[in-house]
Amino acid sequence: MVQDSIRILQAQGYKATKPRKLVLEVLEQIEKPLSPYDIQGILRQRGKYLNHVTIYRILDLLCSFNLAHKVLSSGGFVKCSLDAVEGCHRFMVCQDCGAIQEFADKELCQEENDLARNLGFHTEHHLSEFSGLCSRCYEK
Amino acid sequence: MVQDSIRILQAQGYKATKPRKLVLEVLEQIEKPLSPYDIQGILRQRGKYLNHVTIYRILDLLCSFNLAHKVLSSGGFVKCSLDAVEGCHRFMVCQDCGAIQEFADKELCQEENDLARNLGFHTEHHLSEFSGLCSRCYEK
DNA sequence: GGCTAAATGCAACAATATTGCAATTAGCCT
DNA sequence: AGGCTAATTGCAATATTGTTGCATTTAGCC
Repeated sequence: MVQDSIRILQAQGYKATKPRKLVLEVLEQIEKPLSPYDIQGILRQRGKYLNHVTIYRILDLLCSFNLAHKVLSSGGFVKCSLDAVEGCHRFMVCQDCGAIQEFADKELCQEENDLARNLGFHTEHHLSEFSGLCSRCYEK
Repeated sequence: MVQDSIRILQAQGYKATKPRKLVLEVLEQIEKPLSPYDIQGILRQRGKYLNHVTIYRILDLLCSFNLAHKVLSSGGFVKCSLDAVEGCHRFMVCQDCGAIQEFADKELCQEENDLARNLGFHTEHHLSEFSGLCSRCYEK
């Protein structure tokens, strides 16, 4: 829910503004990675206007609290669908329909850390994105 | 070696041009992710000029044969340091010095595929990048 | 309703990336 | 070695993505 994210921001001293709600709404409704300009376009279709700079700033803010993530393989942003999980947030992006699914797995992170550690590397953060076919598109 | 990459390109019918060798040289000497414009700057310092479009095209070509990779967390390109391994190519990028190390692990890929499969997703490709500290920077 | 800090809009610009077409060059053939 | 031709590169223009400083507006508070 948009309201949940807004409350988290408020708890940190950030205001519950109309632009922030609009961006969160779009991210929540369209579960695919969206660029700031995509978001601007969708809002424009709905008769709303936000400056792209504003959208960039809102996405930065959301990402800084893990309320959204940037999906690097597509460059778009998605609303975070996990809360209070252990392990880094991973994404599965469908090549066909673009739909995105998020998950986390503590053990997998640990294994990755161990593997890296054996190569002398001390991991602090993982980036992990899978591309392939979601179940719906795989059926076809 | 630059020459090895060049031979692979030639085997595919691509020419062994001076610009291709120059880009490969830079990637091989500087083992950090470099943007096309970084590469252009380095070459300029050496008194060589390449148009940035040319560099983009060369990097695209190298990536299409896995002779180079784009590191998405930094947006730069690196020369591939593995050959004929099984499993996707993963990167460990040092937050301090920017140095990059590449590795692959077939079992890790398999585990990732299995995890995704349990969530209904059929993985075709992994993106996996770690950030943290290389051994040298960790000592400090 | 008015006040003030926070947030947004605006304008300009920087960085990154792509396209079409003209000029050049590598590899091949004498 | 010199010429031929397709492949490659350079150039110019443009698209896309992202950032900065400052004026204007607004949310949250009294």
